[in-house]
Amino acid sequence: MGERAHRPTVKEVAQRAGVSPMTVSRTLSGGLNVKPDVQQRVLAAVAELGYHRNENARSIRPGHSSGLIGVAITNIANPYYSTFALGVEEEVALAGRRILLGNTSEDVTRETELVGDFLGRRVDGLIVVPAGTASDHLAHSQSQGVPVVLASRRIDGLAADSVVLADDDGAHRGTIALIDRGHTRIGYLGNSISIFTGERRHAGFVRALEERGIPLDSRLVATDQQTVDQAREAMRALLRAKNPPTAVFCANNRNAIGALKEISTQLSTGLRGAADFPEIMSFDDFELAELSPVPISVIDHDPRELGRTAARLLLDRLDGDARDAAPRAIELPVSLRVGVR
Amino acid sequence: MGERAHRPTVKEVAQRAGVSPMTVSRTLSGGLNVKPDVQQRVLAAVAELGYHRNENARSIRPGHSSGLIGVAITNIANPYYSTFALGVEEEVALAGRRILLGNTSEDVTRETELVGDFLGRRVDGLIVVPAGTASDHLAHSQSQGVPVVLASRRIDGLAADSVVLADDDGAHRGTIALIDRGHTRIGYLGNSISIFTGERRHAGFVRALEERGIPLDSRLVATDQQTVDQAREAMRALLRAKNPPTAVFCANNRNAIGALKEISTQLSTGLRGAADFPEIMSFDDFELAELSPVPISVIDHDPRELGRTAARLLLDRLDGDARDAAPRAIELPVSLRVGVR
DNA sequence: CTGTTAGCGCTTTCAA
DNA sequence: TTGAAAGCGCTAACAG
Repeated sequence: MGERAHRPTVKEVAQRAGVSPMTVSRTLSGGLNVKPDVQQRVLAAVAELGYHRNENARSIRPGHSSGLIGVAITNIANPYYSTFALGVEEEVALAGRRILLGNTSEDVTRETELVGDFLGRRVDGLIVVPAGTASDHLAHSQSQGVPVVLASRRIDGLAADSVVLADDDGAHRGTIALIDRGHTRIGYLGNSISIFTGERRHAGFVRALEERGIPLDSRLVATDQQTVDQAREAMRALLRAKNPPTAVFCANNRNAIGALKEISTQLSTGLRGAADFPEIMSFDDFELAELSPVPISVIDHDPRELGRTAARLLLDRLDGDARDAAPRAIELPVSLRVGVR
Repeated sequence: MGERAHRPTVKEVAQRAGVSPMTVSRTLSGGLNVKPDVQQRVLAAVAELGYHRNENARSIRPGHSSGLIGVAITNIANPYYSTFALGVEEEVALAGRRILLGNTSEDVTRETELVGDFLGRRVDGLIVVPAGTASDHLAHSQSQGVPVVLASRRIDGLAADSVVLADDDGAHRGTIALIDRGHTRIGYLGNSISIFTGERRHAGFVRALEERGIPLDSRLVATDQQTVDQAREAMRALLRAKNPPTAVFCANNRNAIGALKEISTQLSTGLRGAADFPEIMSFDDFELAELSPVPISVIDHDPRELGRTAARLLLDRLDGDARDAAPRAIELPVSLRVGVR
């Protein structure tokens, strides 16, 4: 297996076709100024040898690029981010490019290493869901002519293109909807306030309460759940409170899913009925939300489109006419779907 | 932004440190035979210039490799595959390598293009969830010394390492469990029989029925659903049957989720109760399975471990002592969890 | 229309 | 311990 570990080169193709390497190169680059019959011979040799141009060798030549886009994501196993990655891949593939994917696990150190590695591999650009607020590594990338697009989260002080969701607006509308449904004790489950989306969604939530003159009860607010299990535990605590919430705002799918799991578990004891549990508002739609035992509403958006948009911002800057444009900040709208169940 | 689009080279670092490029190279490769104080100067210059070794240039030198692993997946947005990808990424990163990710959308043509592109980028190896039974492009990769690991699905006639799940055994045990629970009319929702997993899971299902002397009613078998929506429609058809099944075996998460969505929709009309719907057996666990309105059991396994195993098979062949080993076929066990809900 | 030369960034000789 | 030369695979630029 893999005994004959040989990768043919231009020279060998040239020899086999009885031409010079340049003729091979020209043929493979469109065949300009190469006689048709010669092209035939070259292509035949290519096929026979199973030749593939060495893109790495090509990319070191002046003017050529690697055709690689570095993508750093915090958690590829989260459906939100994997769908995002799909969008990026699709759009980037249309431009004949490929993605180098790295998972940061919300770890800035890892993100920094990853970016360094990507630069070493001469990526044409970077699409990053930043794990924190550190931006030196990204500014550094830009300073070397490798543009950066931030997705889902922005970083203060970094002049880079970005696509994010209408976090504040969505959270605000979702919370208002809960209030309009008569709730005054509303819990909050979210990711850390130190994270861009966490901060903005929390702000939208708080703003809605203030507008409606509902006092914020900090005992009903939990903001450091990154995983479903953590969210579940936080939900358990909320439900144990002396005066538990009648509705819970969940700032992302991890938290909404954790909340539902906890409700489901408690329901299965049979001690209480579904009506005894708070209804849910989830920022992020997710599969099977409609199976919720309690009423659930969703602040919906399209992570795939988020990925496509991020890719387009980058490609425009690379190939299009946005090369020297000022940083563009896009905010994708979200839509509120009340009573998914 | 990106005005000063300059990537420093060894030469510039060398100049700045007052040494030759070779000394820089040596320093960066561990510093063997370079005086400590000279190393200091070099590293200082590297830091000041923000230099990153050009991996593409390095990789064209004899003996050097790209450190890239090509990963071709059928649908990265499917949580099963995205978790698989996470496992691959993690394991590969431990070996200092990076993944080039491509989505095939179950399209063999796209897969072939992708593999060609990967070879052009001089990947060290390939991890593929094959979209079909075509193997020429993969055999070709092997013939050029680029090993291939098949994941989740094998290809007849291709001598390559592989990790798959115990599809037949899992489906068999799941079906037997349904029969033991008293079911004799069991529906089947699956992906195409022409797909490796589809064929094997279907076979396990059929085998169980045969063993227990239950006749196979082909009107209860639907095997071409690739998406949740298709699965939903197929489920609707099953439920409309004159003599509908009392249990449905779902060969993967797409089909199980589609089935549950359909049940959920029909329940919401209030015309029938949960007891009127078949119980579910799902090959693949998935988030919120426990919210199912009908009893559900799960044939569980670990896609992340599948990814890790695929990566390890490949790395062993690249770096380890499996370089010339015969193809290794691993089958990961699955576990049956009856009555998740 | 085709080939020769030169050099991209790097590192393995080989010499000092 | 350091450097000079040479060449990896490829393709602009310049002949012819």
